[in-house]
Amino acid sequence: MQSRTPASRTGRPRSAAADAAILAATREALVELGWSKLTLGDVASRAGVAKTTLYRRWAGKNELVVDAVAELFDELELPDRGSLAADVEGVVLQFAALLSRPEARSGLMAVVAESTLDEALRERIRVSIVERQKRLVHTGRARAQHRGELPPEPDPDEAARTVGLIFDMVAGAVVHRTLVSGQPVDEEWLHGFTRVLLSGLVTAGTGP
Amino acid sequence: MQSRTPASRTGRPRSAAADAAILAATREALVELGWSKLTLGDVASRAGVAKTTLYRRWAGKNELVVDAVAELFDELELPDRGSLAADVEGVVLQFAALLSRPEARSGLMAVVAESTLDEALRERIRVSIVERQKRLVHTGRARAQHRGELPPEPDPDEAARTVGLIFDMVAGAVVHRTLVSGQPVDEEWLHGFTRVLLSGLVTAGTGP
DNA sequence: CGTATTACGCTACGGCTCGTAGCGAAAGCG
DNA sequence: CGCTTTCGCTACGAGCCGTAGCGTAATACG
Repeated sequence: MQSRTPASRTGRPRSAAADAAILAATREALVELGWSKLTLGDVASRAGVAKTTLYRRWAGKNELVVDAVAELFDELELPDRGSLAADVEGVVLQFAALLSRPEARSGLMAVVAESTLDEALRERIRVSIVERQKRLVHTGRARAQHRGELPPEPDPDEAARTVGLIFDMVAGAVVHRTLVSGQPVDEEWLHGFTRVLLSGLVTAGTGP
Repeated sequence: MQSRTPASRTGRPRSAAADAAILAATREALVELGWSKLTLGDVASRAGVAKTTLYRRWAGKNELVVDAVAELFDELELPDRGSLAADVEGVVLQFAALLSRPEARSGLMAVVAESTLDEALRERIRVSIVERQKRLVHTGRARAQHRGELPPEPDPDEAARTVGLIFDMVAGAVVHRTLVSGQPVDEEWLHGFTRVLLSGLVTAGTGP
């Protein structure tokens, strides 16, 4: 999180409950107010803490929202559904469900927008959110290779690049569908996406 | 744009030059300040107009930035490069170049974030930005079908769905790569993406 | 148990931005 | 030349920001 505990052994410790209350209040405020109308004073009163307490832990709105949103991504899992196609559909559905929540929608896009002029914030997003999701792609890919559905990749650099590519294609498509195009990830879109991702545009005319 | 000219024939007409100056000043302020620190008073003084003039034309920051960003997408074109793969790479490169500009990065993501709680803004984005880009997918797809690279699709509904799917996959991947993952669309990524999009994950191991 | 140290809640403050109102001047239209 | 609308300017109350200062609460240490 935000707390750096390098050398502070003595004194009153920071309340962990306050941390949780503040992050929950931030998500609640994101749902009701959105990013631009969210004020730190409002978050503080929702959480039942003083505004100064909030400023002691986070530098500003950006950092606070990144942490509040990052917690949401801990819920993502990748159960083994038996095939690559089923695994892809599973993770897409989970990600789409996550992005259907207003706190994720407005929070995620807002901090990404802010990160364009803030290198530290971009790094914070990369560590807290991006890398946290990539592990799903890693395990799914490893499973598919173990099943023989995907060829093994001996070169670790090439493997990392491929994982990044797949991650951007899957997460990017879902994000763009739900947030930019503003349409739901229904079953029809889900199957179409999986078919194109696995078989490609050329070979996937109208499907099986 | 924002101007509704249903019935106003008499009186002093609005300055078209002021419109252009305001939108240009908005993009300039987006580059230097980003979304959150951009103030309408600053935009007004950059554009050389009074703040009140700005408020007479746009309801607020959101609507202004949507219009300012939408103009950027007019630059996108789709020259015929002879093959589907080349056309895809061409449009991806153009889109990536657009997203490398700070005014597009911060502006686009910010208004998308704001649109999660604002239905009117979402519709404005859909009309001004999303549909404006889909035409590229339409023409590219029609070209590929004419070349025989893609099978024809007689059902117009199914064709529209496919265009939407491809659009979300292409634009989404580029957006996610550049803004969320925060890495450049270099030649290696470009070729990998095109290969997976056209041939699929399964058939595209490490191929040519 | 007492003391040092840190976190906490509260209040108050200057500074900035917002969005609007009111005014006189300017610019087209008939 | 009048009518109408836009324009630039100034001013205003309201709200939020981020910080300072203070007294109090909670823990670690001796």
